[in-house]
Amino acid sequence: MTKDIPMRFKPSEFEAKWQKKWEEAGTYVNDMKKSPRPYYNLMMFPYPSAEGLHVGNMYAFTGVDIHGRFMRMQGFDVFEPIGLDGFGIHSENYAMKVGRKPQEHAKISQENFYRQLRATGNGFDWTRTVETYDPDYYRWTQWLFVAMFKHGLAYRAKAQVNWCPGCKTVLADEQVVGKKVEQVGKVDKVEQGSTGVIARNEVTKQSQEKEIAAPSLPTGLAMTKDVCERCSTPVVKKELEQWFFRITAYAERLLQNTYKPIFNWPDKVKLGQRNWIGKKEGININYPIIQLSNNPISTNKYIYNVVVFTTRPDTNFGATFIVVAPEHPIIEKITTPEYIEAVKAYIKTSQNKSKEERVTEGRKKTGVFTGSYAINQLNNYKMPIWVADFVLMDVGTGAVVGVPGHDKRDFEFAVVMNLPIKRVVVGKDGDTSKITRPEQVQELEGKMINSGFLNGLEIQTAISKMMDYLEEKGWGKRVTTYHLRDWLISRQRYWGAPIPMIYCQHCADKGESWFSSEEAKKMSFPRRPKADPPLAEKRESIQIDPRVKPEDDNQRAENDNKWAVGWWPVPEDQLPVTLPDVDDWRPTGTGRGPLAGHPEFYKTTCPNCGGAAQRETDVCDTFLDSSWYYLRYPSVNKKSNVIARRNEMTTKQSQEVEIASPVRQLVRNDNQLPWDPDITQHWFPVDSYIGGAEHTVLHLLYTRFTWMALRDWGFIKIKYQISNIKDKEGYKLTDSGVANAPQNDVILANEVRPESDLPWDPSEPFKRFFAHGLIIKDGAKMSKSKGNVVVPDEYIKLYGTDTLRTYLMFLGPFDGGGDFRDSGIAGMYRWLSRVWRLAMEKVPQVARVSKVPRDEEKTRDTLDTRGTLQMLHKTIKGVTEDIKHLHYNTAISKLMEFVNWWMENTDQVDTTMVIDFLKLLAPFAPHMTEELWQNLSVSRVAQVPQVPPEEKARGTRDTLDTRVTFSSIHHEPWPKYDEKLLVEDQVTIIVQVNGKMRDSLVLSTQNANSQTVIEQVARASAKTQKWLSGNSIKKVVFVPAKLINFVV
RNA sequence: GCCGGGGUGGUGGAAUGGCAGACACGCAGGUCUCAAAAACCUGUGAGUAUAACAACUCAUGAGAGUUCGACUCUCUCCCUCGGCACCA
Repeated sequence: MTKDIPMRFKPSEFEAKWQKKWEEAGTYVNDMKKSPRPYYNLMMFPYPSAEGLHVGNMYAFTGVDIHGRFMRMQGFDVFEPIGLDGFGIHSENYAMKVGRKPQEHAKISQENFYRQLRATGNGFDWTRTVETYDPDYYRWTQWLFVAMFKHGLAYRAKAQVNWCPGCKTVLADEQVVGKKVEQVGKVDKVEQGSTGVIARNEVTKQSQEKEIAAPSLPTGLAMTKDVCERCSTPVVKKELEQWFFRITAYAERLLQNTYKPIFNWPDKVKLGQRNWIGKKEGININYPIIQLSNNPISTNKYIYNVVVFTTRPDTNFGATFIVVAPEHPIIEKITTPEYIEAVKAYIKTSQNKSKEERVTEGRKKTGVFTGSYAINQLNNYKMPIWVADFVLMDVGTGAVVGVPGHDKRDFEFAVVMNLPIKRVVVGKDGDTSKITRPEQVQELEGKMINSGFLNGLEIQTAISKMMDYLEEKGWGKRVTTYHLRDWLISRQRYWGAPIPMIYCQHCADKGESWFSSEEAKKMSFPRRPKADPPLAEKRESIQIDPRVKPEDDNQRAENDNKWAVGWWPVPEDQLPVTLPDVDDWRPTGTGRGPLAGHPEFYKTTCPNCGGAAQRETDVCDTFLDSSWYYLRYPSVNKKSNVIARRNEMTTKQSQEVEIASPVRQLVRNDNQLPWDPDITQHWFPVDSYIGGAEHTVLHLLYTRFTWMALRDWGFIKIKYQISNIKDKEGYKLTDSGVANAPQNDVILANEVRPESDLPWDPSEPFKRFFAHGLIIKDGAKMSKSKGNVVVPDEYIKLYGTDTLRTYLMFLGPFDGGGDFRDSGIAGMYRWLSRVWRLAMEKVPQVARVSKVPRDEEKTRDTLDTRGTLQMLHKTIKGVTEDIKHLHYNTAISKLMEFVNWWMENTDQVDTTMVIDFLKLLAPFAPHMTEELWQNLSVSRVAQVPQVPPEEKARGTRDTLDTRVTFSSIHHEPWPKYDEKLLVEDQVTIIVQVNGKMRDSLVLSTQNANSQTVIEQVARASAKTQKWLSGNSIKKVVFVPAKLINFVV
């Protein structure tokens, strides 16, 4: 070896070079319409936060990229896009902090992020990035809003909403998080970092240290505050008119899909989604109300009734009172004169309390009597109706039936208010005595007593029997309730897509809205899917006489649209409604967005009557932007030089191959959709989606909802690619470790098959979702305010991207995450250096000049390489399996084991083995393996056969990509292993006595299954003898080729 | 309170019924060197024991159970992390 060979591993000398080369050559760019084996490898796009890309982001992206590179080497056309989720409160808050306009900040952070992202060495398709604040993008976000509106899924309603005084905007339920608060003197400190809140929370220095005035609390009582997930400011409730998406209409489908066996998601995330949807099956029971002061009991007449939701009607014989929420509309109707003052006072106090005060103070129950009674028709028991603030208006029907004997909360209330307690359930302990202590409150199990026709039944049986009975009598109706609420879209902020709606007073005066237009009447599909009745409807039902028939679905649909009077969507061809560049963009705190101060923005003309009208001035929630971004990527065409060149090459072919797709017939014009239907049907659903588990209920639920809606409306059609071989990943690894997808799946793809044939669920956007772990630092998520941000840049400068990538993946299992520490990164650098040196020794000095292999490289057969080959093939098998299951840390350790072997047997590892090894390492360390591979195989490149004519005609990747000029290791086929080579000559048999290892025997493989031989050898061994002598053997356990155990 | 994940050397972790601690980090000693760095080699769970080897015992949060055999399966408990929560 002479000195001029770069024996030293210096990543800085080649990493940037390859990044540039890959991008120029389009190594990771596909022909979006024709790639024969599309594989959509999606990762969650980052929001460009204050601190730039940190190692936590890099950890996630690297893990996804390794999967993509692996799949590419399996022969798939891997599409791996990236973009920026740059709209929204988060970016705006940061812009505010640094005193820049959001759009200026966006420009700066975009540049910085994309620079950092390029340095990660990921196989991104840089010709198709998506930025949510790009008018070309949010034009379609607005289009989606309009589509939701036209399909009856977007509506405007007055509601109690979460208001963040810090961010000066409303928040969706999902964006409000609980945080524990301990009392510290007269003020409370919001604990930071104590919960997972911090994981998705960027806390500013100010808010972190801000002391929040708290209600006086009993000393030592901790409580949970509802705070804004962005800034940790406690949220308050405000009554505002807002836009909502009717996600509740999809609650059942969103739930049911998670139970399908092909729903390939982590159990943890599935459960999270199910819990959030929170389906409960119960019954609404009607109780007629009597007012003692006005009506003698004997008349048994009622004007009003109260509806109560319960999941436990079995205990209804034990009901002794009713409690309604202070906001309940029935209160003013039924409160008797002598109680009016007290009730009014109580309601006023509770209105002044925040939710958390009510919750906390509610533990010592308070309440007032209304003077009215409800009749339990089961036993004609007269139940006093109380008002108490532990009952929440937005849960169930806002009224509960008190069964103090069998509900802890009801028990507490009954004790405080001195209400009767009846026992109707006997538990396992057989206690039938009077219930006087909380421990006696039997909630979950037991048999019914004192309950008429239910006596003796187990509670489960009693529940359904009681429901049957109540329905039969017409006293109740089974209902299903969900915890999921409709998605609040409006934000009183600036940095978002303006909500594309127009309000026209003239049309409103005439009672007109878009729903009365010709266009609306032409829409044939139901405008309003059946759904759980929204809150407002539930409240109304409380006052409806049960004898009045409920409205039918059509009637309801019409009623549903009453709110819309005067509202018109911005016509699609006028989108986008551009966000104007204004100076007073900061949030106002008045309950209206900054755009409300700009007549030049909101003054417009009515799309219907042409008269003066006003635009909506609120903007969309960021989660709307990110709910569909993955649909946009494949259809974005940034027209880079590469693409332009390719298009020239392929124009002719694509014209020839053009076929009429069913989607085209449905949609008149591609310009009406955010995507090219041909491309979309080629790439969807997404093959693999990998992202953080912290998005369990937010992003993922919205995304699934959006997909389902778009598909229902016919905007997305999927081409069902049925291959002969299918497993849940849609491909299968053969024994030799190479993907064996049939060549003809392109043809089969034109065949329309029933959905039930599919190995995945087309009603879901992702064939699988995988949640990676979160990298934290010093126990908290990295954030600038915490001063714990670890930026990859320094490490990349010091050790190179490959080292950092491999190091991050070696830290632990990919779904685990963990606390970042850099103590071992130098070790990873040393290991890659070792690989570099060892491989470099195989680069023949002569060959590097003449491109002809040295003779000694041909002499492989003369060396004793069998052991080495076996080692290599074991490694191929292990690494292949591990990467396939995203077990990157163990894959790397197997590569290390091979290198350890290699160090000890340098002369037995030849060039072809080195090349195979480099391919296994390539997904982890893409740059150095490319560099080495180019050096080692430069002579092979010249021999790459020209693309055969028939392939050229098909227009597959080989024609289009840069193979002719540049062949990348990342397009090489994954190494195969030979099962025959894995068979060992010898096996080690463990000898145990009483289950303890006492000896091990090395035997030839042919004897491995013979108990007779092994037992004989084992008994003869001196070590074993020591333990056997003097004992009689009671039993011999033999596991072929593994162990023999003597029981004495 | 309910639901879910987890608890293995000084550290990250490996092993899914069959040799506990793979692979690394760290640490200690050594080779090379005038010296250092780099590189390479050796050792490294705790203990008993030994001049050294050998050998043995104990160890996967605690305790029980199933089994010839348990980090792995079952039960009880403890701790920890995450989610939900006066949800009727």
